[in-house]
Amino acid sequence: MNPTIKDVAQKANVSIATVSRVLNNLSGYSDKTKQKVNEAIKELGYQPNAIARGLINKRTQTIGVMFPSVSGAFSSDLLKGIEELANDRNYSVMVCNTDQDGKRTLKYLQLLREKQVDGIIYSSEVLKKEYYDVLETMKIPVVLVSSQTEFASVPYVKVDDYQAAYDATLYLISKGHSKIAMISGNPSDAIAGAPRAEGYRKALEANGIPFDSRYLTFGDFLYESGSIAMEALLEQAPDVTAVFAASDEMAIGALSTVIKYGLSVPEDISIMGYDDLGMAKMIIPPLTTVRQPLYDIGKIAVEKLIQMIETGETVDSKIVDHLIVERQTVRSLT
Amino acid sequence: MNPTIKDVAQKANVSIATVSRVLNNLSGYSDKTKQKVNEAIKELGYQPNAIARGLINKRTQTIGVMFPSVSGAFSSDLLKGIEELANDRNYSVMVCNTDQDGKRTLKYLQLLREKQVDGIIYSSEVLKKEYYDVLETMKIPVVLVSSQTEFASVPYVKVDDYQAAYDATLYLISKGHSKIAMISGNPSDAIAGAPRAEGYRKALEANGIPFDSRYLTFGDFLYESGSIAMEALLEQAPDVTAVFAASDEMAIGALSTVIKYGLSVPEDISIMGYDDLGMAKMIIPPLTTVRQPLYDIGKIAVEKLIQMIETGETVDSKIVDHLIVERQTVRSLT
DNA sequence: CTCTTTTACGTAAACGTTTACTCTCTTTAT
DNA sequence: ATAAAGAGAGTAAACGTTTACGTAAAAGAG
Repeated sequence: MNPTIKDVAQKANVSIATVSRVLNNLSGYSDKTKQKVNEAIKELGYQPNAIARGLINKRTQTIGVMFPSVSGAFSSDLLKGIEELANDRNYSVMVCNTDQDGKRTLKYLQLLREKQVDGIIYSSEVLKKEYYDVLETMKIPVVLVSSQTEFASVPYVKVDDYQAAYDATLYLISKGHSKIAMISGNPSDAIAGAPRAEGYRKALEANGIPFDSRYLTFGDFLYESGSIAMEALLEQAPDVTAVFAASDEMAIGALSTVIKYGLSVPEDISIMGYDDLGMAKMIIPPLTTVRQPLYDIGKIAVEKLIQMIETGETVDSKIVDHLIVERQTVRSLT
Repeated sequence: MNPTIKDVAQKANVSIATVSRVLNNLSGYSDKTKQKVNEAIKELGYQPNAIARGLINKRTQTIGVMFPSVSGAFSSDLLKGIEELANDRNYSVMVCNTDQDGKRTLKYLQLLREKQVDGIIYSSEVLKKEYYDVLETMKIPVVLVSSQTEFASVPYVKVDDYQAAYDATLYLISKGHSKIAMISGNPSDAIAGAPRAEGYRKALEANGIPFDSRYLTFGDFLYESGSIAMEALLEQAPDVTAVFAASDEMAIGALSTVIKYGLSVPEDISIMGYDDLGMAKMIIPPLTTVRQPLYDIGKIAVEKLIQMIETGETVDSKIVDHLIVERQTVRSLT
C-alpha cells in the first residue's frame, strides 16, 4: 500500500489539512511545519493520488484524443504535437482509435465520459449528429481537428482544404500544365473529399481549362488506392501531364504505378501530393506536396481545448496556413 | 452537474447500494427493483463515474505507454496494436512521449503513478537502473517492448535482434554477396545497436568472410543518418555490393544517396532494411527488409500486462518471430 | 405452526483528497 | 491594558462509488 496523506500527517505530527496545504502551497502554516511535512513526504516517498484529487475537484487533467486510425503517419504527427503541448500544460492524453466505426466511436465517447476527461480532441472525421448529441450531454469542451461540423459552435482547427487544393492546382498550372488529373478522396467526405476536389475544379476553370471528368478519379487516401487510381488514369486519359492527389499516400501510390509502367516522374508525368508526411521527403524522387502543419495543428488544438477547459469560454476556430513544398516530382513545362 | 448514483437511487426509490448492485449486476434485488432502477438510469442519462470507482477499488482500467518518440511509423504501428487489444479488454491507454529524455521519463513515471495506472508498457529504450528503481517502488506491472533489462524479472516482448540481423546478413550472403556493409545503430544501444551489429559480424565470420571495419558505419536509426552513412560508405569502401541497415528509415536514406550518386538499386548496390514499416513497401523499389511484427508485439505486450494486472502472477518474456520480407532492393549475384 | 435459511434490501464506513469552518494564539493598534 | 486582526493550525464534510454488516420479510424444513 502506498503511503497516503494520512501517513504523512501522522509522521509529521500535523493534520492532513496542513499537509494538503503545503502540498498545494497555500498559506496557513509556519516554515517549521512546512519543513517537517516535506521531510515526512520525502521519507515516506509519498505521491499524491490524482484519482482522489480528481474526485473532489472534478478535474482529471486528462484529455481524450479520438482518431479514425491511430496508425499512419498522419495521426502520428498530429499526436506528437498534441502530446507535447498537453504534457507541458500538465495534461495527460488518452488515445482512442475509432477505426471509423460508429459503434466504437460511441463506445469511446461513453468511456471518456466515465473516465471524466476534461476535454476531447476529435480528429479527421466528420462529427455526425449522433456523436454531437452525446458530446452535448456530456458538456465538456471539444475541439475538432481537420474536421468541421454543421452543428453549433464546435471550434475546429484545420487548413482550408478548398484553398489548399486550389493553390496546388494553380501551382501545377503555373508550371505550364493543363492536362491535370486529380486523385480525389471520397467525394462524400465533407472535409478531405469534396472541398479538395472542388478546389481543383475551380482552379482549372478560373484559368480557362475546362473540367474534364476523365481526369477525375477517386481513392480512399491510402497507398493502394492511389496505385489503382493511377492505373485507371493512364488508361482513360493517357495524355495527362500532371496529377494532383488528395493525400501523400495516394500520390506515392500513383508514383509507383507510373514507374511500373516505365514512365518517369517528373519527366513524363508530374505528381503532387497533399499532407507532407515525413515520408514525402524520403521517397525518390522527393515528393512535391502541399503541407498541412500537423504538428502545429495538434498544438493549437490542445491550446484551444485547455483554454476552454480552464476559462469556460468558447474559442474561435482557426484556419492554419498550408504551404506548397516544392521538391522534385513536378516538372516545369515551359 | 451530471446525475450521480444518488439521483438514480432517489428517482427509483431505493438505496444507492441497490443501484450499485444492479449496476454491477450482483445479486440481492428483485426483478421489479432492477427494472425500476434501469428506468431511472435511462431517464436521467446516468453514467457511472470511473474516478469514484477507481478510488475505491484501486483499479483505473488504464495503462500507460511510454515511447521514446510518439512519432515515426515505428511507434505508430506498435501503438495501434496496443490500443486495440487494450480497448477490447476494457482498458484505456495513456500515451507518454519520453523524447529519450531522462528528465521527461522520470516526470512521466511519476505522473503515471499519481494517475494510478494499472500497468505500464515501456518501449524501445533500455530500462535504466534509475527508472527501474522508481518502477519498483510503484509496484505496478511493467512489460518492456523491443527492450530488455538486466534488472530482475521484468518481462519483455521483442524479436531476437541478434538473430534477425544474423539472418538478414545470411540472406545477403545466400544471394552471393560478400562485400556486405552495415549501417548500424549506436553500438552503445544494447537493444537495437550492439546485438544487430554482432549478428551481422557473426554471420559474416560463420561464412568465412572476414569482418572489415571499413564496412561498418553508424547512424541513429533515422533517415538523414542513413543518407550520411551511405555517403561515407561509398567513399571509404566503394566496392560494396550490399548494405544492411539497422532500420528501414536508414535503409531508405541509404537508398536515396545511392540514387543520388547515379547508381541504381539493386543493380549496383543491394539494400536491406530492418523493421518493415508501412513505408517499406511504398518506396521505389520496394524495400527488402526484416520484419518485426510491431502490431502483434503491441498486442502481446498488452495481453501479458493485463494478465499480470489481473492475476498478480509474473509472466514470461516472449521472443516473437522475425521474418525476411523479400521485395526488390536485393539482387542475386549468382 | 415454529424454526431456520434465504432473499431483498438499507445503513454506514471506506477510498484519499480538498476546503469551509472553527479555534487558539500572537501581534498590532488604540 | 484592551480590542481587533491575523497567523497557524485542526475538525469534519464532501466528492461518487463499493461493500461489509444488519435486519425484516419471505420461503423452506420439520
